[in-house]
Amino acid sequence: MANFDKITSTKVQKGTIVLHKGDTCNFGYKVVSGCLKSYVIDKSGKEHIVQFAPEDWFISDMDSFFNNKPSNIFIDAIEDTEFLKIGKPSFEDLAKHDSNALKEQNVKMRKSLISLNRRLIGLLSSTAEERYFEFLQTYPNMVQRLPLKLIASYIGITPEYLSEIRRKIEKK
Amino acid sequence: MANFDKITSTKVQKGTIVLHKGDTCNFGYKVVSGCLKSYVIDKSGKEHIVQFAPEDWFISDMDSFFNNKPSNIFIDAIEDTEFLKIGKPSFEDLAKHDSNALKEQNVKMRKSLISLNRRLIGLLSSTAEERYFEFLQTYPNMVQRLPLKLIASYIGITPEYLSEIRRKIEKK
DNA sequence: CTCATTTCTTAAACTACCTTAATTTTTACC
DNA sequence: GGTAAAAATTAAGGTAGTTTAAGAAATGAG
Repeated sequence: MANFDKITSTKVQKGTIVLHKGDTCNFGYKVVSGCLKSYVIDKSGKEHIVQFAPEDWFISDMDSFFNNKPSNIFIDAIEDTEFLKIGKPSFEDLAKHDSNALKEQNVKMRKSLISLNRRLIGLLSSTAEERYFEFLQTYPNMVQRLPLKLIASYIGITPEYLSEIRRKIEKK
Repeated sequence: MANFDKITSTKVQKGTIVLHKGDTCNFGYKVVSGCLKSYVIDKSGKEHIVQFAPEDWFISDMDSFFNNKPSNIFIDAIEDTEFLKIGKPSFEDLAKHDSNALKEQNVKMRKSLISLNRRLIGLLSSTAEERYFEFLQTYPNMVQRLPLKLIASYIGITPEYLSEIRRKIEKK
């Protein structure tokens, strides 16, 4: 292992924008406490959440990070959050000289790929209610911490409709 | 480079099932000619296409392959297809001894990540018609080769509705 | 070439989910 | 503790996409 010096710890307040769309993403973020979210904004101005990153999750714009291009996503703090910033130089240096680091990168990407795939399949084949249950499994205990609005955005429906779904579930 | 012996070329006829759901996926498939598709079947028996793999594309069930568990997807030949089977031992040996191979893996996964991300965002924020245009960009020239039915499955709508969309587009 | 099978098209009725808007509840701040 | 702002609920009406079904076109096997 090497280059620990390039990994720094940061604290930000709720609401802070950690990565701006259009900027190059020079870091990977590993959350220590609190929660980050990544999201896109579509043509009609609507926000779509790609990922939540509570404690121990890793979040980044891989495309921007690895290919050095402007990011398509935003990353903000949903709560007061502490995270580790893992800089690109350390990543790349590691990758050049240290094949273990390359392997770690690969493992991380694999995990992202697998979870993205799961989500894709959910969107293709499940109803909104089923996706809500999938969300509950993917992010256990987060229901209590996340506003309904953000959960709705994550599963791809309006807050109004999620509200209706919850009512229906409770009646059972 | 090493372990060429473990990479074998295979030809299969249209309709052949290359990977069965429930079996462990012991290979990555690199298509030389023809086309493969990967898909899931949901509770109601409907097929949802995850990926097409025409010439030069790579296809596999990463989750099954790397984590040694039963696959959730099927992979079949849409056309008579020739592909390279890259076995797990050679993958791992390469990873151990050949850092170029590791890097190649890395690059491949990045590409997959990027395209998966695009698709996810499309499903969250675009209409069926927009997703159809995105499909046309992702798989140029494949419209002519793929039956409408499969394209509809890929973009997440019924064949009937894709038929309607095409009619609407032509009227313009 | 011909019959059978699969694929595609069209259209009408239906449903999951959205939009708008008004009301209530919760959160945040001086 | 009160008031403003944000979040959540509810309900009515609307639309994108589905279902069902029937006919037309294309594909494939003998």
